[in-house]
Amino acid sequence: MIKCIKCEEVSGIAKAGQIRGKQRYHCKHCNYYFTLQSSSPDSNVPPSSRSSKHHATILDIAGKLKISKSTVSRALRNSKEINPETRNAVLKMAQKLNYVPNYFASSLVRRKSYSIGIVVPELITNFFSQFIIIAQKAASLAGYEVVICHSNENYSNEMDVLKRLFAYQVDGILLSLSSETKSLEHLNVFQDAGVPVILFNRVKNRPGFPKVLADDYQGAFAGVEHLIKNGYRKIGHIGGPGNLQISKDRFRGYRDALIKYELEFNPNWIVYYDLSPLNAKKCAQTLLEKPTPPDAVFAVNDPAAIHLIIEAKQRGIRVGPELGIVGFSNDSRSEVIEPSLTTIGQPIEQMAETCIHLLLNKINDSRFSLPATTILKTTLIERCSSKK
Amino acid sequence: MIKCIKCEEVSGIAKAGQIRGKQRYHCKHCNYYFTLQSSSPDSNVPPSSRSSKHHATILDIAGKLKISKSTVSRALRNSKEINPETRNAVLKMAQKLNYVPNYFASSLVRRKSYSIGIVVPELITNFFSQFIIIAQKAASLAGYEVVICHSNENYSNEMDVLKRLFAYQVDGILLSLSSETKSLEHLNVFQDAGVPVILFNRVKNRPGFPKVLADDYQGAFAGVEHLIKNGYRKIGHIGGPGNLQISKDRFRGYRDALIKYELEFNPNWIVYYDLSPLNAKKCAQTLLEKPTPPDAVFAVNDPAAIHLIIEAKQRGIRVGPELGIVGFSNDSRSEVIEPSLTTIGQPIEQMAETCIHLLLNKINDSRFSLPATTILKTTLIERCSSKK
DNA sequence: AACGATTTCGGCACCGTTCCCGATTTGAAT
DNA sequence: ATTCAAATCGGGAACGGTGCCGAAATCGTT
Repeated sequence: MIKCIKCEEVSGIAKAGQIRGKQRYHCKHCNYYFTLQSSSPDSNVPPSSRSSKHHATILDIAGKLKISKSTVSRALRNSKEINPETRNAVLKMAQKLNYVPNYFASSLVRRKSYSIGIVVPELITNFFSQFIIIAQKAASLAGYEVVICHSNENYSNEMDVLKRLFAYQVDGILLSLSSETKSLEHLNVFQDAGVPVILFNRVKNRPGFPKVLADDYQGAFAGVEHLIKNGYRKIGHIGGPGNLQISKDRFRGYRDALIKYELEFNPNWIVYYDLSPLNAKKCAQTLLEKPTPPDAVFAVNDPAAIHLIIEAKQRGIRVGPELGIVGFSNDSRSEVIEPSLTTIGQPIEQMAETCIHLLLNKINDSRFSLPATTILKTTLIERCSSKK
Repeated sequence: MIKCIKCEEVSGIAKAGQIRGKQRYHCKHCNYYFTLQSSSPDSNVPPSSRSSKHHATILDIAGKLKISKSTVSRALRNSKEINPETRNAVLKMAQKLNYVPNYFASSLVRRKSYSIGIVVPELITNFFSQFIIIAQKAASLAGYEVVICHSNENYSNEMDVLKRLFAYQVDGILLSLSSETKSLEHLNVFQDAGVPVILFNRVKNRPGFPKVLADDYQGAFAGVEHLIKNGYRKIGHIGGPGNLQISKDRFRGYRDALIKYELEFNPNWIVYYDLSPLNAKKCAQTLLEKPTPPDAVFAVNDPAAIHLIIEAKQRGIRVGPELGIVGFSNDSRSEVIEPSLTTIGQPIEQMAETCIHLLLNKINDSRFSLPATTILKTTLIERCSSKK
């Protein structure tokens, strides 16, 4: 039987909703609402982490200084319209009280999160890791936080993380598409909300989405040209997923180099790699088991090239003399594998900084018009896998 | 001369602060405040990105449904205390209006950010990349965002990012210390605020900071024991920075294995690696140039071991037969280098999941007591660099 | 039908800032 | 001293939710 904790009546007590999981009661005699105090020993411990200390707010500063919170806010942010003395006093008091501004309150009223989202397809190869490092540094210099997400080369993951980033109200997005992504409709929500999205590296040709990328065509062309100049003639290709622009451009570079030097273009020497680790091995095998295999291969990226080196070595094929190989992206393993892998280096740092600067420009001035495409130079890194 | 835009007087006009960068004026005749409309053509374009569409709020939903916003809030979150019908109606309307909850408003009032910070010293080796991937997945399953920062092995960077994370009001921190970090005082602010911090991998023995790490001692012991069993006798060591627990533990494992098998412990066979890329090469050189070099080396991590392999190969030393090498951490390069590197694999996945689960438990219940130390098993990955 | 028990809802104050509006203080010139 | 321009500040309404309090509506019982 429940007893009213005020008038101590036992009849006329009705349940009235719940509070923080506890049953609430109502006494009709004294018209009083109450919950039963649990008799557990830790009843004085607040259930949530309310125990954490109170953070100093601008109101605390204002109180101590006997000024208004508007003035404090001004002192903390607007350099103008404030007496330098007041300003210093506020700054000193803020320091003294360990004042830390509340991003949530600020972001709520300013409708800006001061954070940008970066979505990458993977973090295994070091291209994206390095990209993130540079991008994060550049962003934080401008006072922006970076939220990093990865799609794991999966379209539905990509949609999920973008949804989360949208809910998080990032001010902009840097996106490198997953190998599965075929449509950009999941980006409409950002377009509608006026949140700028820049595609990088793994892009798609769609109007309205600016792109920052390496010169994949030129890089591939240079890689294949390098093979040709080193005396290889039957040059094959491990291509990437057909829906990625990167695959198409690198393929075009490969093909055009063959055309320029009037070499045989043999579809039998081309296999396609879906970017999954298992598939890399299979691609290498398929290529090497051809009745008349190529004497050189340009691979769409280093993982494919590396697996090709491994497979070739296992079959006793001497990589270099018997099989020239050129990769793309300068993976950390490419320097260490034997023979070391000739590859195309991407301007990661430049790419990351360009992305951030373009994005921040757009964020800070919606009238800023983003260049549709920014293409950055690649460099041929000559190593041993392409020497006869 | 300024003219009042209301009474059109030209005298008695005084400056009165600024608004959004524009000068504000005050007319004493009609007691009216105003700013001058710029005559630029785009004067109707709001300066900030106000042009972005209005996001639907719970108030919009409430208005359409003619119910109160409390009810909407309840329907959206509390499963209890709400009529299923109302709830469904709200959910449907939310869908229809493309309602996205505002994290900032929610976090502001609930004093929780629903995000955790992960601070790692680097992102070049793939240990931390993989850790992040797993951790992020586990966190997002629980509805938490992850903010990733890296210190670049630099103490002052580490302090900076932690300060940023604190201002960001993360609900918890996962931290792997930089190689320079000697004190944990920069974590006091989190302790004071009741924000749990869990150290992982790169830890320090300090009361109050729970740790999650691989069994470095055991892993090192097993690695050295493996070398001994393979016939190596003069076993050297490339140690890590002395202030890291990880270095000490791996060193202890190395030493104790020597002791157990009654082998010579020769300080001349030990060099110390500060984790910087350049230093790795120098360590390898120093070790190989000793008058009586060791016949095997246990390295504190794979980068050191890899550089040792490279240096040894350059000097014509046959790695394996002449020089046994065991690394630690199973870097992606270790499988590919020739000879492939025997190394100690860390339970990355388990470590990441343990970290997240412990942290979330603590966040959700401040009374949850975190285990001071969680140690996870390592595995010896035998490859060719340790075979005679 | 009348009453009490339950469920469900509306109102409102708050979270910590920003920013607009108006007022007050200051300073310089009559 | 008086006047008026300029500099500086205070008050208060948002921002979009959450959750407490009290009340109304609904339900079951006698």
